[in-house]
Amino acid sequence: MEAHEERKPPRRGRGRRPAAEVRADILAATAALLLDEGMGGVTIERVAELAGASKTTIYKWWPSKGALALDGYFHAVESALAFEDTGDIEADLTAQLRALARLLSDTPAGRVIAGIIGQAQTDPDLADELLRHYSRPRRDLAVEAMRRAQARGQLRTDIDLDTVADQLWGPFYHRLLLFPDLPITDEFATTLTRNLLTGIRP
Amino acid sequence: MEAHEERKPPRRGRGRRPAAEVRADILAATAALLLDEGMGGVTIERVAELAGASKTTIYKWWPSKGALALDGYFHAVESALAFEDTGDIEADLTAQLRALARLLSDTPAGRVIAGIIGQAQTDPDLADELLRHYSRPRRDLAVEAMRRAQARGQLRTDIDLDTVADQLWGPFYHRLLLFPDLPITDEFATTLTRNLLTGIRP
DNA sequence: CCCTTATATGGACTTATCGTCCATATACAT
DNA sequence: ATGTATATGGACGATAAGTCCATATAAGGG
Repeated sequence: MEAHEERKPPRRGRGRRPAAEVRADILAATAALLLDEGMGGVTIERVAELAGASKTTIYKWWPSKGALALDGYFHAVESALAFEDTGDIEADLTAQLRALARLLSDTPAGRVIAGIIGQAQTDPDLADELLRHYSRPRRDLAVEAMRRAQARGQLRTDIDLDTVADQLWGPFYHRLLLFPDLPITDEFATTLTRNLLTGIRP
Repeated sequence: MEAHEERKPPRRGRGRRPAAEVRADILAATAALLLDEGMGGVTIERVAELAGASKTTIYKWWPSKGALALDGYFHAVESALAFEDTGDIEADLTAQLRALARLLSDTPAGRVIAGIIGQAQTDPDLADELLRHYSRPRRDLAVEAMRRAQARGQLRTDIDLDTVADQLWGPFYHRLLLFPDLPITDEFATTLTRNLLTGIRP
């Protein structure tokens, strides 16, 4: 974000530039476009122009627009991914879900990741990247935490934790992708855990 | 229905054709492309060619590629949408979820709807159509059925049914859109209802 | 310090698709 | 039969994805 005033002054014209510098410029430009206009506003040509790089260079490092966007997204929100394990599974799950709720509703990140997921549906390479770098790691963290909770006797041992993960995280993406008019609030996050732990039968 | 090349027996050349006939040809061509190659394979030009219609005509009736695809999708799977109310909410929910599980995993419909949802993330018009014609009606049916179940004393009355709907249907779309490698089985559908009704605490 | 090599650059080019426009042909209604 | 609504082929301009080439220059070894 604070790439030392890389507006246009240091235009060096043609020729080689330091690889790390160019890479950073491209990622910053991508992140800016993503947060500003979402996935729809990202084109390789606009990124190239904004970064002061050439399309050729971009294609040298990223195979597709989707891969670039995914990289740019993490470059912008690379945090809020930790999963605390305090020993109280309900508290830990709730905390994690509330953090996600805030990320998805208080920042443009929600629309950005929605656009990336959308794009992944028709771009197998991006789908693969997304799964390996985003979805799968997050899911694994949650399942492992719940497995430890099972060992501590806080969760039944006869339930399928993968399904539980879908019932806790699925609702966020359900609202994000299919019901953009429904809010994703802290209360929503809290209710998810409580419903599932306690059950909804009288 | 035939995914042949541009079938041209009734080629009438230029000039007006019966509106209903052209409309049906276009929808059939769209459905064929969708089921065959998914959303990525649908372009207005290919639909026009396959249907023996002109792009101009397509644009006259459908505002965008997304709207056309959505229409073609329903033209192809217009069934399996009913929601039975037998008086046993667990059985009714399970039946509904199992029907959806079969639709999403045993037919190409899963990839098709995934593609449409994906496209909707960068196409506001399509997002609106999708919500009004697909997502919202289905959700409303489920929530109403659960409300009746609350009145019958089969569900607690202090829970938010909207959240419950997200915890039952969200998991399907979570797997469909973010974890295409995970299966969507009958057992998965059954487990969702059981987990939520009974709770997962020991 | 110079020279070789790796690589970024501008810009042109090809291909694909969208969406629009027009003059013309023909089904449908009066 | 006659007039009107509407589908048709085809062309056009715009946007964007990717690719390619000759050239300029940073990095790094001698």
